[in-house]
Amino acid sequence: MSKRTEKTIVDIAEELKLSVSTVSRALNDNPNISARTKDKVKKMARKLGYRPNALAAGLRNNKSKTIGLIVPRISMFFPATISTIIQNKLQEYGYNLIICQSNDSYDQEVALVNTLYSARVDGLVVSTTLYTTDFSHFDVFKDNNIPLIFFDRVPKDYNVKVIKGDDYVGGYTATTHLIERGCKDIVHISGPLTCNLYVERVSGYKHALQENKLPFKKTRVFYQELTRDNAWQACEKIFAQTPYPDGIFASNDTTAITIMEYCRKINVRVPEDLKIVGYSNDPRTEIVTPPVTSVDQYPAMMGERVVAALMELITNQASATAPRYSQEIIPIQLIARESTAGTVKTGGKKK
Amino acid sequence: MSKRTEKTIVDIAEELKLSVSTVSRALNDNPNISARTKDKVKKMARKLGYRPNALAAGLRNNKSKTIGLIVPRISMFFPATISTIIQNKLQEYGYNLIICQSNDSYDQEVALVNTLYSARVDGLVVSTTLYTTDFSHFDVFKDNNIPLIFFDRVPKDYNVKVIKGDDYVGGYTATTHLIERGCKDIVHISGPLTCNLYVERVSGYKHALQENKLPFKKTRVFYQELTRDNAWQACEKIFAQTPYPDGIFASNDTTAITIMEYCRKINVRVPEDLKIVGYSNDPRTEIVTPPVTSVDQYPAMMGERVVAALMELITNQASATAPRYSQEIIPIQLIARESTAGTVKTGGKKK
DNA sequence: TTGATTTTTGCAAACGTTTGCATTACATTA
DNA sequence: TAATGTAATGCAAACGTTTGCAAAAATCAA
Repeated sequence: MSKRTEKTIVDIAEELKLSVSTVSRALNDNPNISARTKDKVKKMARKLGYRPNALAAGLRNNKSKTIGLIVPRISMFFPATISTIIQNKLQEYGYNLIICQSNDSYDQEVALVNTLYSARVDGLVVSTTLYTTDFSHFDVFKDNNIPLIFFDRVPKDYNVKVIKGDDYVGGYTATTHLIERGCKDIVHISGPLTCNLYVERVSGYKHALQENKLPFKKTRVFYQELTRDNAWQACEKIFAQTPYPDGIFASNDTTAITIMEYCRKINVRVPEDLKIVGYSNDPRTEIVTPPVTSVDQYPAMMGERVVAALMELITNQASATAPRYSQEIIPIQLIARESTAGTVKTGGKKK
Repeated sequence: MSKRTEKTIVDIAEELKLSVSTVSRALNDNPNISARTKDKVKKMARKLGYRPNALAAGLRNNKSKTIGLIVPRISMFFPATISTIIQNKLQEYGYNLIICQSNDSYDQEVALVNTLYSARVDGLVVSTTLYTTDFSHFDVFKDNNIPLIFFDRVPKDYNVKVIKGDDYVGGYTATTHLIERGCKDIVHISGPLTCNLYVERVSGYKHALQENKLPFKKTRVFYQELTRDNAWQACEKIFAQTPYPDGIFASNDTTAITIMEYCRKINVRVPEDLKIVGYSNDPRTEIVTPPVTSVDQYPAMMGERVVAALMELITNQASATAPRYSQEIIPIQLIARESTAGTVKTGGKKK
């Protein structure tokens, strides 16, 4: 309840008739402080209830032992999983993590970048907004040589450290899988093309079609934020007229699952009449009926790589030779489940 | 790339031949700085690429404009939703949020509390570990009169501001619902009793049984961490011998959903043979078949109340009269879905 | 005992702000 | 023009650390 309680190293010094510098060094286990003194100091610190002030230390050292993380939203499976990994991993290195969500708003992202810079984070990790195409708000970090890493949703044409999934291969693999299961008329529901990873998946989709001599039809591709509502609306368009598609490749699992619900409602059978592939391998894909085929992106691996790269950047911050940017690609894996089982009745023989 | 770039208010002052104090005040829109000067200062700040140093300001002001949040894990629906709300709401007030996860480890929780204190957060919001029964690590915050709020998983016998769900009523309502639907032999899968909210739900369960003259049997209650694996194992015990229960009240949705999967595997029909109620109203309850009845805890409301209470505490921090603690209870609502539809065949007539 | 090392400690500046108080500049009135 | 009041600015200390350098203390060798 007392007001002026905050003990500082000065208090410890006075109590022990030592200088503050000695106390500071003792607390930091500086090698040229005698073991006896260290002991005394630490005991007294405990006795007085001393709590280090990270702000003061940060100001002096010009480092905060804090990393900033900006993701679109932490309630989505993929960023949530990665955030968890990053946080737990960073803790091992003695770093704090400030997790922030941009809510897919460009303006919020800009604001967050600025406040995180003000907080003098020692590094920034970002998965951008769906709509971020101008990256100049990150320049502060680049210009001041503060470790900056993008993952998953990464910039195009902006030189920086990048760790991303293999989205082209993901799109290609998902589509090829549907084709192998006999699909001839495959709809693709993509995210907005302002986000480069969707561009890559679309191009994987396109390539797979070509390779199998299937036509690419503009009307069979939807570009939209991959929400439940949008998925439902897309379904209403898709199933408003015949012929129905026999396969759908959705660029996230929420969309895939919503499509399944719609199909149940209108009595389209999955996988018999329609096969569905999602993306991200959200655990929800396993609990719905039928379970949904999806593309695993190895979020744990990605998270670990992010932290590893971050630590590398922090360590080599001084050295001018160390490369500031590079691209690292995390593999994907298709997880086949019941939603793409069997072979479409109209389809040819299985390859 | 340059090394010594960081501009400070001193640089602005020199450039403009003003004193640092004037610059500081100008940037903070202090009323007794002329409009003309403010303008000049802000222009110059922009021109030089000045970025405020929150560490320095925080040190001087003894406030960081940052709030700490500790939750068991952000990948769970309930804490994730609340974290989102809290973060977005705090942003409106100009506060940063440091989201941390204890991973349900007491030791990690203690460590986090200490580092967050070191970071001199202006407030701390906590949902504790399943196993936190000693709360003395939070004393630092209480003793130094720093706003401290617990939500959902809150301490017992520790005087502090608390915002919790109505867990007693939740347990009572869920159980009563099952009884109304004709269940006579209801299993309850609870979390560990070290966490008080489960104690309350159990007592609600018990009360509902009593009220309906149904026996409370110890063998029908399981206390365990509510994970998928544990749920599966519990099922193996439950269905190892007859008679099977005709109702299960699970204290989270992961457990409820896993039970349903198990039932499908052993050909127990839900809801015909067995009715299931979960807890938290995780969106997953809607996408499984059949959809699972659950207890909504109004996470958005809870998040908003947390922030409101926090802001109140911060504002009244000085006033000695303002109450430091109190308990606020957020209502619950049962969302009936197909998993409890109809009436158990063996059961009496529906009320 | 002395001098030379080595180990341990202390001094004082610095990190970038904010703010109480003092001072200056300006405007107003008589 | 002088006196007065108000508006605008400046000085300097303070927030709690860390650290280069200097100084003191302890250890060792001769």
